[in-house]
Amino acid sequence: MVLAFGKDSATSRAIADELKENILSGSYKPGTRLVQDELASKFNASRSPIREALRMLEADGLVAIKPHTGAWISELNLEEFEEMYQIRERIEPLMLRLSIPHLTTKLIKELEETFEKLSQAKTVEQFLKLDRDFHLLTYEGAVTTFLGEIVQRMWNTTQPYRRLYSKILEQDNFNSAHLEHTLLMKAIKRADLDDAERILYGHIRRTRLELKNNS
Amino acid sequence: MVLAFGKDSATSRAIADELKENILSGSYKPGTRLVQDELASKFNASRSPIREALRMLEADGLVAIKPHTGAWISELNLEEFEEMYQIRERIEPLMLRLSIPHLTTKLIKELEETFEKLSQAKTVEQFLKLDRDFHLLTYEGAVTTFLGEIVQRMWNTTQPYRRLYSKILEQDNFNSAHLEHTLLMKAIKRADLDDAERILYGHIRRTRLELKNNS
DNA sequence: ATCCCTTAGATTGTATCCAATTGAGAGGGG
DNA sequence: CCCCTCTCAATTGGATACAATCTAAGGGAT
Repeated sequence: MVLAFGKDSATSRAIADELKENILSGSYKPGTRLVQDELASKFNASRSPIREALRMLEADGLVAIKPHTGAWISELNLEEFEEMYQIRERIEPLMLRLSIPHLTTKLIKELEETFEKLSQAKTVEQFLKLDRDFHLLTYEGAVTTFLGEIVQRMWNTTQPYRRLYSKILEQDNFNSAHLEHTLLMKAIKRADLDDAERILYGHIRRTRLELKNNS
Repeated sequence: MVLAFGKDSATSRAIADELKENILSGSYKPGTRLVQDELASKFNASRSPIREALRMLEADGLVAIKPHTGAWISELNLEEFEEMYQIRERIEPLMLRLSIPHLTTKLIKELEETFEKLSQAKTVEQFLKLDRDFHLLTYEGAVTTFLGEIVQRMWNTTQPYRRLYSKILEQDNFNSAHLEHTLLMKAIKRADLDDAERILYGHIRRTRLELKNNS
């Protein structure tokens, strides 16, 4: 077996993780067809674990499987992208609320560093990465069973599109984002749950609306 | 093959659906171990489709798979149950908002009939079924790609527990529920999105808190 | 008696073989 | 010229065979 994987994970899990990486990083573009035999030889495995891996990715929303036909990397249209943002608007403030009370000083320090870097991001590429890091860090304190999964899935499946759609967004979007991030950072530091929730809600909502209005 | 299934679905999908039915109806209780060989002979199939079915159910949150060890029907503790309710509080009002504008008169009629039956429900068993029917009907107008999936999953995985935890709830819960359902019904009929959202939010939230306070 | 190590059985994970389905293209009829 | 049908290659789905892993029971040493 070629892959290095932790003791607990089976090959199928390892393959799923590897594929996920490839999809999220953009190596595989949305719409690409995934042929089981090709994947099998690529990963030096048989088709059995490949098929299970595809099922897992289907569960994550990363690939779509049509019976007897094949598997493709999921594509999102603008409407679906917006739907994801609507869901995020509602659940991420909750995630944040559950997180803030459990943020350690170490995490807050890390968060501030990320915030600083994000403030000085020059390229879109940098911004996208740091923005993701920043927001997911703010959720790090939350101990959840399902919510974290859902949030992660939202970020994952929208990932290849944030880059794409970021061209739609006006320059002003990044300015507004910076101001909102600043406010969010302050609210988190004083552990103001209601305010943090409201700011985050507005942050996601505004992005969604700008997307809608400029496309 | 024993199962009757639509032309498009593969056996694995059919098995997954059948198993899901069994779990949701309570035939299989949470914590039950699922042995692949047993399922295979029960469904007159080999283990291949069984394994894929289990992966799908894992995705639905209905079973938990531990590598090299086995699959069990998911168990929820009270905390996880509450987390689900917290998520529901946030996303179901959105689902409702997206649904109401597209509710046809036919759907509203059906909704009113269900509401009537629900008002006269005598046993807990009746109440649980009609309550589910009622709420899911209110969402019927929403055309979504992901949100509907998530909502359905929430209802599915909490299903075996609603029965269980309903004993915790005071008699007053059912009275309050009735009043809230009445208000919700009215708000839907006059297409008052904000009010409908608020009522539903309160409805779910109150149930969660009663659960917490009485256990 | 208790702890640890070994070992056997059961069960899951993977590979391979065969069957079923799809979809594209060739060929014939309208 | 279009469309319908039939056939065939490619690919997925399912069954079976084999390997890897976990769990629990039993034996030996301390």
